[in-house]
Amino acid sequence: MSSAPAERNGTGPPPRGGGRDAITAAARESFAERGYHGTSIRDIARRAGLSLSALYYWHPSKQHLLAALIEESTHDYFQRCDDALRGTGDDPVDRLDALVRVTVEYRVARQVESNISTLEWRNLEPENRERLEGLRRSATRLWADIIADGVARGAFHIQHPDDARRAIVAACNAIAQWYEPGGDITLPQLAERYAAIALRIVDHRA
Amino acid sequence: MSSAPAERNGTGPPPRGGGRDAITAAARESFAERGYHGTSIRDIARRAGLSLSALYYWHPSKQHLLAALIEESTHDYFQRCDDALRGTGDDPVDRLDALVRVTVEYRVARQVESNISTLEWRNLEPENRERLEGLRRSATRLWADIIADGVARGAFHIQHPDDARRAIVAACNAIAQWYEPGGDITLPQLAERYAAIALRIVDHRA
DNA sequence: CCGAACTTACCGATCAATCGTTAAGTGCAC
DNA sequence: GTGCACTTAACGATTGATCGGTAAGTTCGG
Repeated sequence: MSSAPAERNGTGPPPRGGGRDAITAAARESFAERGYHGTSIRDIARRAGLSLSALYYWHPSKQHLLAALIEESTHDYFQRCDDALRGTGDDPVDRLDALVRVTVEYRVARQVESNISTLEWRNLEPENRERLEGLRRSATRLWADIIADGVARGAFHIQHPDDARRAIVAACNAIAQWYEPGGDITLPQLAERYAAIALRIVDHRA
Repeated sequence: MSSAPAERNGTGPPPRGGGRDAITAAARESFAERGYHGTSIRDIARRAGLSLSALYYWHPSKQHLLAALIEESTHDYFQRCDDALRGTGDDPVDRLDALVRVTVEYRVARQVESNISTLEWRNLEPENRERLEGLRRSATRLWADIIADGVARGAFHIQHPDDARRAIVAACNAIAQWYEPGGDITLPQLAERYAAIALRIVDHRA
């Protein structure tokens, strides 16, 4: 497969170190496959090749495992959005194009976390959910501001900007649910196509 | 809230009959709120105002409860699609318009079941899932055929019909996740707007 | 260069609580 | 007095979490 200390074959002492990453990866896969409540912490430990207790050595609870996963990937999305929009002028067409592209790329690059975030969001305990709800709202504002600006400047010709925004976001987000990494459609193609779809949704006319 | 024998208030004899409906309704609400694995059959029974075993008198298992729920609402969607398309000519513009409208209406009318179907689909046991997968595929074909016909007839001007289809379906399906029944946007308005969005996605030109 | 003190990274056993499911019994309508 | 619509009580299995223990690795005074 890959790097240094992998592949246990039964002989020799069990490997030390890397437990934290192994557990995080196992949790990610398990949550993605069976969902939060469908996954037991024993599933995760087994998958990581560690004991149940090792999980509690690295993480205080099952809930923390989910929250950390969602939180990290959400912040990653925001970082990507900021980076993309910072390198773009103030033309709403360019900005919408950039935001769609970065969203499509994110849904593919972090497909597993995307699906976990959308499907398991409701299983976050209130404390964790509330902490992230602010981020979610600013994501909505990111889209809404660009679309509103495009309408104001006469680049987009829609009566209902909120519906356009929801349609674009829903279409982009759904990519994580059907995209197959090994398929014959490449990421740049996909980004290109969805950017075009988004511009049609906001009724952009050149 | 509504019909005949509801609202227990502690006094009087326990109500007889209606147990089946009470359990189905309770399961629907519980699955919607906490998800399949997040819901215990004790939650459902408590909500229905019945004992745990009454649930097993009416349904053979928790899994059956979920499968029946999804199956019934999926068939309902197909019935509505058939009815709507039967009353429509062969113009792909009219047919896409009709299919979008019926889908939007369904997502609002059966909002709870819509969300359960999408979120809990993966928790169906293989036997149940396979039985429904055929329906799901024919839904995809319904959309794909209309769009392909529109492209062939020169009504829709898109290069990638699959992406358009996925975008439209994703946008319609997402309605169930954000729509608020008490809100200020009516169902006819919503259907109208989404029909317009869909026609823009397929690049319809009059 | 040594060994005591301490930390890191785990394991096995076990906890009370809850899970889905079942068996056996009860009250009421007809 | 029969059968439908339930109930109470219990089953073994599994759940998330905690316990004390321990083999390695690290630090550091002498």
